[in-house]
Amino acid sequence: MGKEKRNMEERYNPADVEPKWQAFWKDRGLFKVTEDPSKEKYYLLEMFPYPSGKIHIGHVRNYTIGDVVVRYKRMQGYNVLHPMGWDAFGMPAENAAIDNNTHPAAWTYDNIRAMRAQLKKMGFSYDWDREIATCRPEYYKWEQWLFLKMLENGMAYRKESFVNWCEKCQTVLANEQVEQDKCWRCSRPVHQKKLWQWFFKITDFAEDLLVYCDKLPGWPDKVTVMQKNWIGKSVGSELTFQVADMDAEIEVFTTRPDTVFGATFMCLAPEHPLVETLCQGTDQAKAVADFVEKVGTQERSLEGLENYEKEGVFTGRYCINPATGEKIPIYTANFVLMGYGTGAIMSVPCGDQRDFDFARKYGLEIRVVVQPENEALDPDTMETAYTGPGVMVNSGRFDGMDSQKAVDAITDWLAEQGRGKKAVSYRLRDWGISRQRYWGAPIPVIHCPDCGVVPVPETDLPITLPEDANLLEKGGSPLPGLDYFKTAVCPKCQREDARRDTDTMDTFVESSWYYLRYCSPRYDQGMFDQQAVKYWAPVDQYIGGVEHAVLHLLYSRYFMRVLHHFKMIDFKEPFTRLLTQGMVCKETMTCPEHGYLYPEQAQKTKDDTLACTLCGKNVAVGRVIKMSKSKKNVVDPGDLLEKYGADVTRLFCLFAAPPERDLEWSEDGVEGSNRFINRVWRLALECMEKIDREQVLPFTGPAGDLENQAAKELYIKTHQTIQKVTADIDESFHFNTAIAAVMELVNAVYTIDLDGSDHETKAVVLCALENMVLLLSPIVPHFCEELFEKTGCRGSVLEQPWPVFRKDSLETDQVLVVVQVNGRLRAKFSVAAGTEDTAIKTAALADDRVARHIQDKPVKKTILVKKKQILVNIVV
RNA sequence: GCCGAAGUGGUGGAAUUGGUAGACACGCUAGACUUAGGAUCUAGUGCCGCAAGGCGUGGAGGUUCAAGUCCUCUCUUCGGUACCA
Repeated sequence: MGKEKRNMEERYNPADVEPKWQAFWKDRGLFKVTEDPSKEKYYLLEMFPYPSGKIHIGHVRNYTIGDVVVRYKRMQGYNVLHPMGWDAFGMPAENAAIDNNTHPAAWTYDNIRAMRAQLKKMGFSYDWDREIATCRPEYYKWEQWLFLKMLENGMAYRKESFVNWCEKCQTVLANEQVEQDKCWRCSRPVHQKKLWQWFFKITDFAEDLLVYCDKLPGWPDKVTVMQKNWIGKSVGSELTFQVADMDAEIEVFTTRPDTVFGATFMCLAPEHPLVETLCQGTDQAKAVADFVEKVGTQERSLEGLENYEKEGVFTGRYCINPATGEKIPIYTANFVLMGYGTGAIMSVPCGDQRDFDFARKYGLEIRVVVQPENEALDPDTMETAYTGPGVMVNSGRFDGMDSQKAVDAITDWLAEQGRGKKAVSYRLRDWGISRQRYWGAPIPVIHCPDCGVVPVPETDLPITLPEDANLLEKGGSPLPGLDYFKTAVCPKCQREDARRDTDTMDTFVESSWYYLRYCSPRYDQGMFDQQAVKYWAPVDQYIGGVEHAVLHLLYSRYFMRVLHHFKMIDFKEPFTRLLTQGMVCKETMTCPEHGYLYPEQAQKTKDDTLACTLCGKNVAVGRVIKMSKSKKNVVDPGDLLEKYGADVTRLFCLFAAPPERDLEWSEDGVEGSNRFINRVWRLALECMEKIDREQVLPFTGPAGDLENQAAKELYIKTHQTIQKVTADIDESFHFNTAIAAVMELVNAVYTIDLDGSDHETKAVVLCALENMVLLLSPIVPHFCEELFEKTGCRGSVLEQPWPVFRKDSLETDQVLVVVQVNGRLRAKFSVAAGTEDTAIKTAALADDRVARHIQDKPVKKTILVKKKQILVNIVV
């Protein structure tokens, strides 16, 4: 009986300890925060999850990283805001509802409940009082409110735009519902359909968003570079081409106005508004109409683009090249995009590969206007376009000029004639926010047969999404079929047959401002309480997956500009520092019969291959890729949690790799983390048995006061560890090396034999132990609380100040000297700190091994470097 | 194609400003304690070699007393983007 009890104590038992401290934290309200002007604030946020049902390893990793920093900052005395909530709108809820014959709302709320419980089990230090779910009317009411404000200020507008449409299902498909150009439900080809949709004018802020990419020092370069590319600014000119024999002009955007003399034809995007007018009355009308129709149904998918032939047809009309005055044919071509520039290009086959290919295909003139210095290009024999800079030819008065100078010169010249101007073009397009879907925030407008689009009066907000609508088998939105939702009275003319907009907003709208809502989550007078936001925002540290590098992060930056424009906030950048954690990856496994398999569905056989547990066939091991449900290469953190507890799970996730690195999942190391936890556990309990706390206080003085050499070294090691762990957590988030440093300290304490040791040693061991617990507490908080209590302390480690290292106790008396001969390591020895350089050199030369390598060669030079160790390099 | 990141033992990963390559772990080997060990402890573990020694950070050059780290070229992998005029 006695022995059994002792055995229990010898191991850390998460099943008892973890719930105990979770309850303790909760009862004491340790994670609740309010604005406190006397304390410095720190707002740490992890990207909120979509409530898919279960947390996955990626969440565990993400939230553990954040929680460590939060607990560390709290111990440093910051007033820390650390909220959690749910990105609760979105399509998976609709799909799941159809598949399981339930309702998106019910499914979502169930999932939230399950995931909240899991997060609580992990011991994350959230202020749960601030929890929000974006599918709640109290939340999206304010999003609708902002939409109205943007509409009023011309920042939201409506235009016709294309969506993926399935004719069979009569529904709009999101991009991810289109699989290899086919509808995911019925496998019929998908085509583009034009619908009226709402847009946010993010392009108004393109330049500002771009400029500020360089003012985000706390962001990884990789992310700002991706955003810059996404915004895609290019500087060039807009030139005007008069259509021959017609009262019309065509604007083109070009980055190469220097080549305008070589523009021998023009191409318009098939959707260009002039295409239809141009061909009218020419014998090309039919050909053009057929072509436009064909391109419209052509799928512009990724694979499609690879072998996408450049095609076009003549519109039957010509325009005048403003530089040469010549008539050039106007084509419409499938490679010209309506969404970029003006949707029309001047084609210069000698200077652009696409135009070159097109000209060769249709027998159009190629005229060389820029050629490399000292080389004449022959249009009849050249095989590729020349796109580099060079000397101008065939360009009238500009002949002989450097082409880069001609860029401005020609633009100015054309500008004088009113035929051109400098222009900037962005790749970024306005943000289309209409979704023809059900599970989202309704767009608060009413369509009246007389008044047109009428905003819903602010007093009528929120426009509540009916949570009881029955979903359609085919996957479309039920809203257009719900009369009680759809019919509305026109707020302007009171006509009773007006129609409510049945589209909902893109879910990226919710995630663009949720972090402000957390500052005052129950505020009912507006989106947020400006005072609270003034105190907490912006987010000091944001943590999430790199997959959101562009959309979510760019939309959020845009939203802050909108709010700033409305003077609702006084900053423009939402996230001061950003950490993009790496993905958690795992190999996929496929069975010839059952397709992708979950890891537990593949079992090792005798001959070391894997067999499917369903059919016994050989399992093929695929590439290591990001964990995803569809590939089934997922690991349920619930199992780990069950077996090892939250702290070991947290420790393992952090120790496996630095946060920004991708992590190939393998549980081989979990045992090691478990072992470490128990090693510390035993060490602490054993020390407590051997050290009488009534008699001994932890040593806190300078290392120089210690007489016992071993104790002194341990004491120095302790302070070195504090320094290292603090730097690793604070500066680089490299928790793996922080943990390794503590492991070294633990190993060092293990070498000390406490039986019969002196008082000094005990005091130093106690100091090491106490610091160990404090340093580990952000990482393995339950474990450390328990040890803190077991070592005779009261209260919570959370309320302890973070340890501070003593500058006077970081260096040992003995310094290692490494000796190289011609750059190769030959000997090592220690000297007392402060030994003269000459004495070190003499000692180095006297070393046997060194002497053997020098032999009788003359010593040319001796280099001595004093860093963390002393290095002597003898050159012979 | 373009942009970005990364390549270090059997494995995950360490190495301020160039200064002991492989910290800390996993795994493995041997031993100890045990009725037992998948607990724990001790020792060993980059590769070749009996040793002296040699070779080693994707590859090839270079700079330097000294290169994982800096320069040039190159290969591979991953991520982003894709007719952007």
